[in-house]
Amino acid sequence: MVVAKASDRAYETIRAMVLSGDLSPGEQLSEEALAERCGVSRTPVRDALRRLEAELLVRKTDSQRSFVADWSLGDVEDAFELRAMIEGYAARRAAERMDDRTLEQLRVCNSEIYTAIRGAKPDVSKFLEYNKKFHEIILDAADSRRLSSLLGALIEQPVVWRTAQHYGREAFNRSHSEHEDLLAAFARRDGAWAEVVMAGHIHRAFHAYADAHRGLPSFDKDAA
Amino acid sequence: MVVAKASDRAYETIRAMVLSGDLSPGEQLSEEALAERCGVSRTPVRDALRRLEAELLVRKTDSQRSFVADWSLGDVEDAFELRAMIEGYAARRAAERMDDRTLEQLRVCNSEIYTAIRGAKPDVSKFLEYNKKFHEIILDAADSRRLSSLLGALIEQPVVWRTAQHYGREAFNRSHSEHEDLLAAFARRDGAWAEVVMAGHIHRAFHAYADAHRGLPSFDKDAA
DNA sequence: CTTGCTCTTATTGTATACAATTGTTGCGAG
DNA sequence: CTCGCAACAATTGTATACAATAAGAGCAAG
Repeated sequence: MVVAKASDRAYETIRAMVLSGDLSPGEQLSEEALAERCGVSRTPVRDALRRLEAELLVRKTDSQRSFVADWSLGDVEDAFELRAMIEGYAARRAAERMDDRTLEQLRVCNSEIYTAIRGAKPDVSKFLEYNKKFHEIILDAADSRRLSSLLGALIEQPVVWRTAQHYGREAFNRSHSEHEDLLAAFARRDGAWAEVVMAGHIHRAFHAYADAHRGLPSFDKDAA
Repeated sequence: MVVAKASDRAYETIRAMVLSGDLSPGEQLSEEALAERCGVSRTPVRDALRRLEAELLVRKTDSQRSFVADWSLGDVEDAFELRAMIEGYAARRAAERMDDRTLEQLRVCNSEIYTAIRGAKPDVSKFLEYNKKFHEIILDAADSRRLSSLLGALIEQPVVWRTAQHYGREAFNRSHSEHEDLLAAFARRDGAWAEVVMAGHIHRAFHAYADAHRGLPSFDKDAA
């Protein structure tokens, strides 16, 4: 075996191309063309496309042709609001089920975030990595397969990924400090607190995104 | 071609077998065996299994073998709570976007529900049909693809289907009357009201399910 | 021109063969 | 007896060929 299954490779490859913008929104995706680019046959590509469709990174027309999904600002806001709701719920559950070991993991994780952003030039990719990990630990602690499954369709949209690229120092600090609030709520097993902090955290992230998008025309070549 | 694509047929067939209990929870699903039972090849079966997995009716082990998902009461409660949250949000959006034509459709729909349950012997399948339609109209009015996509994974679990089988007259009446409340909220375009009514509606449905499944509310051996 | 049609072409859907992986069974050594 | 391991069986993963379908192009009639 090389490294992973062909279908995983196809999934990762196509996903990366979508997220990086290598494939532009609205562009048609031909299974055969993708198969060639991924170096696998159409079968695993079909598999990958189905997964990506479930994550709404790819959408299919009535006649089953695949396209890269394109999101309006309204769609994005909608997605963030759903995420705020669902991830808030996850935080509540996590708080109610929190144990000391998990709490410690979260603390370590947020420390890493701090070291990533405190320097003169924030390490964005390290921030993203540990931010992701932080949220994953919480999701895991919420202990609901259904929740994990639903959130999979909401987190890591193209949009979420790019948002942090526009963060200023203050936005990074805010993010870190909101995480500290979450830790406090978890430490006290206060589900209601954790829920509202998390919801606020996500809402703030949306506005960071929205501001960046409106303020930086170069971000998108055909931004109105 | 017979009526639909083979993969749809496989999906419907397997899904029906899972929902009807023809395939018991925890049972292993072999692609080949299913292919034979559905009269198609493994390819569309794989497709169908992936869809069912996304709906969490089927789960896969670490080594990719498929099994019929089995849900604990806690899992079910979790699913209902998520549904309450998300469908509540849908109701809010729907209320904010409601137009008179849609409102009229909902009224007609709830009238049909009334005629289905007012007789001596309630017509359960008609109730289910129009109840489903009622909720679908609302979801549609909420006008969010992401929302529709998420709810797809939550509604029509085995559990939801069977719940109404245990409804008594009062439960049917309650359901109908909660729908009337929703109509009132929609008529006034009151999103906040619609949201809480819908959330309560779903929560009540969960307790109807839970009571029916436990048999007797507090004296059942399994309840402990 | 535009409309509507057919023929062509691009794309997806399905079946099947085979490869890779995982689970299982039975045998032998300790 | 049971533990480990090897051969086998069952199952899933991938490639490929072909069938079915939908999009597009070209052409003819109005």
